[in-house]
Amino acid sequence: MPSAPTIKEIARRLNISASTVSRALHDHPSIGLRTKTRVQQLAAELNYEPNQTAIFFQQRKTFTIGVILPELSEAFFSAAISGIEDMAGRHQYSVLMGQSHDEEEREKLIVSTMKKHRVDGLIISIAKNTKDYSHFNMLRQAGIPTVFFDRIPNLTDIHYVACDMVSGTVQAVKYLLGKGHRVIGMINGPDKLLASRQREEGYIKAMQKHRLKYDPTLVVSSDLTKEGTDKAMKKLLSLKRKPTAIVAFNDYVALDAVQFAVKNKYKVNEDLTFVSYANLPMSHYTAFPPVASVEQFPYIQGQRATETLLEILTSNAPADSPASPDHWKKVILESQLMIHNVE
Amino acid sequence: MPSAPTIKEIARRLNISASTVSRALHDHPSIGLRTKTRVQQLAAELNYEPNQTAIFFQQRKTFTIGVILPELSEAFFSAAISGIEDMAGRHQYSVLMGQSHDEEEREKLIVSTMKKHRVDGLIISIAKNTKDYSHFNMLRQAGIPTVFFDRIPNLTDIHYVACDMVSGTVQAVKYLLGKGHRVIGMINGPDKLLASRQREEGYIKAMQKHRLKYDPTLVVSSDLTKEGTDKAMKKLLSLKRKPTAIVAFNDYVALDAVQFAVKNKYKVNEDLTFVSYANLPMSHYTAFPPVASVEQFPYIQGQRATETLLEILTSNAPADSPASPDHWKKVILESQLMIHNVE
DNA sequence: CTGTTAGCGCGTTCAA
DNA sequence: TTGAACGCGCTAACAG
Repeated sequence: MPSAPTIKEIARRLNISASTVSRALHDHPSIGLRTKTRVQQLAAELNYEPNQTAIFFQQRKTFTIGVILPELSEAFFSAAISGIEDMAGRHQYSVLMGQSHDEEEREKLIVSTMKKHRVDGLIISIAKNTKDYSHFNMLRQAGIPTVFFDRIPNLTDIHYVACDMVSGTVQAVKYLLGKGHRVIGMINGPDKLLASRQREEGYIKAMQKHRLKYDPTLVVSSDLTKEGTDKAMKKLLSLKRKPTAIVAFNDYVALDAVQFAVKNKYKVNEDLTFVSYANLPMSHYTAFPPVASVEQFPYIQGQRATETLLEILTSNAPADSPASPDHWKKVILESQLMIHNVE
Repeated sequence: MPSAPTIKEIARRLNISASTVSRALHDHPSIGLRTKTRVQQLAAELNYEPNQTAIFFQQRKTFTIGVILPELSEAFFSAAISGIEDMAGRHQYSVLMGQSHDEEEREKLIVSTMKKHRVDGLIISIAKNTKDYSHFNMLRQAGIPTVFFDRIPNLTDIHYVACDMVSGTVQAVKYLLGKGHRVIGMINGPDKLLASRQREEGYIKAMQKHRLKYDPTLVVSSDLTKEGTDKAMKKLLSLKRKPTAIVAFNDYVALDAVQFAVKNKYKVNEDLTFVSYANLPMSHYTAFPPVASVEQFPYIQGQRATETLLEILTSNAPADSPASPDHWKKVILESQLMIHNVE
């Protein structure tokens, strides 16, 4: 098997110089039509293909963006990466993928691999238990632009894309109020999560707008395990003011909560109505899908994160000019309540 | 910001040659301890990191494997890519990812991108409508080893990993027979799919083993859309020998079939029992999950495909020695029936 | 219009 | 034990 033809080889065969070949292949204006066609013809004949690794090497650019996600098997992230890939592909970038499986150590390992591979930029949704941000600092030091999305480290000087849950939560609670519910419970996530704080904020805001008093005992928190959710449900359902509707932290929590309700002889959609946050397309097929859910548009988040990164990459900035106030791009999408047709 | 330090830079500072630095960094035996430590110390100080792209370039190896899948949002494939990534990572390979979205054109585009990026090898599950295999031939011609998995082109001279559905189907039908069912329907996929033929084969085999006669009218096929499945259900339920159990092509079909049954007043798990093939972890949460499903072990398929590819990559063969009879690796896993605890 | 030269960062001879 | 020189494939600055 003859190894892949190079510019040199073409030059040799045509008795011209390598640079002439290079220019001919790039349609450089200063090349004679005759040589140009001769070169291009031979190139086609030999199935010449430029060695990208050589180009990457000398251009100091790989046209690759690294993507680090917690878990692809979560529908949210697989949708997100589709958005990333589509947008990246549209701009001739490829995607180097890594899953942290929500482990800080793995995340760090992947970051270092990505750095080794000289990705042009990085899109990251951080692992749940990542506390130490040293690897992100390394990236900055290495001059690799990074855009975070959805799961964002608690830092100010970063680029990120996120979806604001407040608006969607307000809509959700309003929707339930509109349906006549007056006592609305919320199963929230761990307090330290921004996502949890936003949900609570939305809840309170909606109540205030309706001039209803905010009862903190109606907002309980789950550690997001089945057990945690069961405990939360128990707490809610043992209140004197028992809720007739519940806003669940996400679809997984909603599923567990519904199961708990069913097991305890509650009639879902009669005694107890559920609203959730969209993670699972399949939740429509479940026994009792939530009547509505707050959509976070993962595909779009992925797209926007990629756009943002590409913007940074092409604005060939000196990698660090935090002088300008709008240096750190922060894109915030609004979540939105989607009402399902429960038949 | 000082651009990344190079071997040359270290050499300059230490007044030694670049090759000495290179050797010192690689613990080459012929380097004096003194110079070695001096070099390594300075390297550490400067945060020296070898430029992988330069190494890739001259080694003609990128330590990257390309993965082309139809659709990451299908749980099957996201599990598979986890297997791929884990196994690849264990061997210091990274994963360049591309989704064909089941479109032949996109698949071809991705193949060519992957080739450009000089991936060391490729793992592919082909798009549904891919009929033309020219891009795979290009890969062979380019000397890029490719392992197919699950969705495999109809070619003999390829490496592949697949899961045999016959065994699982036999188990499924046997299971239903054991539960007392005598008339068992099957909603199969399009005839041209190997997957469909294997399911039918398993069905027939199981019937024969039980000395029951095979009634072809009990095996209908769906184009896998909701409408196709509805039609298939109608056909099955209008038979004189009406089935009391149905084996569905996959979880999506099963979901649609169950919905159809419910809508038509059949009592699922009483009048009609469903068995399926596992695609969706969430199917457990549905109103009427299948009582059992045939597992295809996507994670393991991904792992095995990667192992196979790595084997090829490391057995630095001349890329084409189809002389040996076992040149084309064919790994076949057995599917397996998993019985669910329906409460 | 075309050729020559240099250099990207590294590993690897070959020579000292 | 070390250094000098070369090449990997390509682009670009400079020189005709």
